[in-house]
Formats: sequence, structure tokens, C-alpha cells
Amino acid sequence: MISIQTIRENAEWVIERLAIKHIDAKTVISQILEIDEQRRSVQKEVDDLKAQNNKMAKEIGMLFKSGNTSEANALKENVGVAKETIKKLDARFAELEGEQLNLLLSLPNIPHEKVPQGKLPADNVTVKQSGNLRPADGLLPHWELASKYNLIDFELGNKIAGAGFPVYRGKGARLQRALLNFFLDQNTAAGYEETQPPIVVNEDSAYGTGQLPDKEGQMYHVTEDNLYLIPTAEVPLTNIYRDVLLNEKELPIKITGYTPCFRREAGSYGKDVRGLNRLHQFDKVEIVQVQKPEDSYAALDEMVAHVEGILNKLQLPYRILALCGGDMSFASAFTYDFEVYSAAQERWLEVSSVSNFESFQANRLKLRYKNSEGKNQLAHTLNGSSLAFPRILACILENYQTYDGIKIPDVLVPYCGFDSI
RNA sequence: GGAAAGUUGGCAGAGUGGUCGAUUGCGGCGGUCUUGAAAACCGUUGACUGUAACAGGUCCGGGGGUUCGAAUCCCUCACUUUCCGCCA
Repeated sequence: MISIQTIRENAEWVIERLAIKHIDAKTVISQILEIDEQRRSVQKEVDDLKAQNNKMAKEIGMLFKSGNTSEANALKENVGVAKETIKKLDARFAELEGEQLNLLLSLPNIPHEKVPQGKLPADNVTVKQSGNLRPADGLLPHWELASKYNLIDFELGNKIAGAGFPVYRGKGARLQRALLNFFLDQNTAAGYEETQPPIVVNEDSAYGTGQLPDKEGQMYHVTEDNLYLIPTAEVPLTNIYRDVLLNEKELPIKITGYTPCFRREAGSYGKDVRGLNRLHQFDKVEIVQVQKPEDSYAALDEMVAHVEGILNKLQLPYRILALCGGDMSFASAFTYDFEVYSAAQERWLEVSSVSNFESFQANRLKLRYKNSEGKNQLAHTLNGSSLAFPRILACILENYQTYDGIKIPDVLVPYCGFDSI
């Protein structure tokens, strides 16, 4: 959520910046400012009335205490005259506040000045590409490899749960476990605290990181207990710091966690959902940082370098994209996407998205820290995947396939206990 | 699922109708002492809103009510803990 202070001080600038995300915020901003003014004037009015009443109540108390009952009773008659007005104004104030909040919540985060212009994925800027792209000739797609070597049973998943819930078997399952340990080891070695959060969250948490109200339909909802299955570990991990006031010394906070992730993916179809490309349940290891504003972009670079290091160790061809304004998520101020090359499909698959949310989530979360001047200030939050399993697995299978099997990337061999499939 | 008790500042924990926005301890910050640190001692320290700045207002889990006046009384909802039951 963009803070009202920012809008009050720089309305024009906010409108300009949001245009990068292809949002015309002009009307909403002017509504917000108008409501803000009304809100404050109502507040002043009601506050004055309350001040009067408070003062009289205090006087009455003193009079009773000193035994001056008659005078106290007389004074009592006068109080309460304004009560109805106060009630009305309070209601009006709450109404305005609610309207303002809704409008503020409807605005996406302000993109950073270095965000590339553009509307579509095609407008994203490739900032780096690494590794050789293996020619597709004679390569099997991962879903065929998966069934040929009995690694993943998609049909069985259909029976047990439904499409998008594969069953990993044998060396396939073992490879998943290897990835899990490898990723977490990499992250903890880089200073991220290993964390196991719940994989369901309550409504407050879903609001905190911005899944609600915008993406309600994308989450599995356990209505009986009003809990949401997490679409990413970002939600529970970041919500650890909801309603928290940190000391500056505690920053930066770096945590990592493995969780399954659940996404309804309503509306997805076609080759997008083939094999491991897009699932309803998948595994992911996430990294999250809470930072001082002045350090958050250095932290973003650090996270990018970290994810890049992991992909290098896996020796997978990858590219890093700076997302353009139109392709960025609602809450992000700057996002780098990592894509690995799926050799048989001849396409790039997103395996990580590393974002700086600046104070956008922190404002919703009420995540603040006491700075060196003793003032409370919103922190910056960042997160990224390191990494998402299914597409990494798909690319390992496709890129490492040989005429009679699949080689295991060297770094994973100790984790797997075998060097080929 | 049954029963009981709780929810108060960064944390712990007092406070049952009137200078209580809240005793105290810990923590934080500043200082004294010390070559330095620790300990000890002294001082200081809630959040939000609002204002040019003061003032003012709101907040003791959420919402509603009683009262001139509510952290304190009433209603309601949520959550937490403990015990019993069930169970990995």
C-alpha cells in the first residue's frame, strides 16, 4: 500500500510513476486527496467536541470528589448535548477512512525509476544470459522422460487428487529431496535462517502480503476454518514480521524456508500446463529479507547474485530479466525474473522471481523499525525463489538427458546418492 | 468435541468506575565509573493521528452497549493457554 503521506506530498509524481505500470491513477488519486481533506476536517471537528466533553467529565469527577454534588449534577445536564453529533461524526469519519483505505489498497506499488518501460512480457529486458542452449534435436520433453524412467506419474496424481498434482516416484522423488536439501544448504550458507512456517494462513496474513483482496480466486480456501493454502512461502515467512516493531540493529533479517505451494491456476490451459510446467501443487524454497530502505537495493542485487550462483552450480542455461512496468506484479517496485532453458520444449521457464517491495508490504503489515534517530519507520521487504522445484527438475531432465539415461548434475550427486538415472 | 482461565506498551507483568496512556521489571537509548568492557549506579524511553509548531484526539484482542466519565461494568465475536477426550 502506498502511504497517504507519499500521495499528499507527491501526487503528480505518483501518477506519473504508476503510468509505467500502465495504470491511470489520476482519478483515484484525486479522490483520495479529496477524501483525505474531508477526513481531516471531520476529525478536527469531532476531536474538538470530544475535547470539550473530556474536560467537563474531568471537572465533574473533581466536583464529586470534593463533595460538591449539586454543582456536579448541574454540570451533568450540560454534557451529552454533543453526544449525538459526536456519534454521527465518528461514523462519518470511519466511513471516510474506510473509503480512503480501499482506494489506497487498489493502487499498485510505485515502480522504481530503473524499471524498463513496456507493457508485455516481450518488453522485459534481458540483463544477462548464461550457458549454452542445447539443440532440441532428438531430445525428449521432460514428461516423456519422467514416464520412460518412472520418475513422475501424472496419471496417478489425477486419480488421487486431480490434474496438476503429480506423484513423484523412485529416483524422481529422491531427486526432489536432493533439490530441497541442496537449496536450503545454499541459502543457510549465505546467511539465511532456516524456517519452517505453516502452509496455511489466516485472512490477516493473506492481506498482509497482498494476496487478498486481489488474488482471492487464485488460492485454495479452507472455508470451514477460513484458512488459505499458501501460494508461496513468501506469505507465512513475511507475515512473521506483521505488526512488528524492530530495532535497527536487528536488520537485515534474512530467512529461508521450504514449503509446498498451492495455486488454483484458474484459466490456465494448453502447453502452459503440460508436464511440470504449471502445477496446482509444487515445492519451492524461498528467501526473504527485511531491510533498511537505504540498503534494500543492494540486498536485491545480493539476492540476484545468490540465485544466479545456485543456477551456475547446477550448470543450467539461464537468463535474467528485468521486468517491464506492465509485467510486474501489483506489489513489486522492481523485479528480476530468472528463467532456465527447457531444451526439448525450446522455451524459457521461470524458476525464480526476485523482488523488492520497498515499503509496500511493510505498510500493510505494519512492519516498522526504530531507526538511529529513534523514529519508527517502515522497513523494506524483499523476496525471491531459490528455487522452484518443478521447472528446475524439468530442465535438469531435459538438459542432462543422454541416449540411454539422465546424468545428475555434479552438485546434486552427493544429495542423491546416484549419478545417473 | 467437553470444561476452565486468559488477551494490557519492544518483551514480561500489575492495575476492577474519576490526574491511568497506565505501577514495576527486563530490554533500548544517554550518562557516571573504567585503559577498554562487564557489573553497579543515575537519567530517559508506548503507538497512531493531528498541527507550521504547540494544542487536541484515538488506542489496554475486534465490534457494540451502560455512564457525566470505562483498561476496569454488560453484550458479542475472534484468538491463546491449561485440563479432559481423541490422535500423528
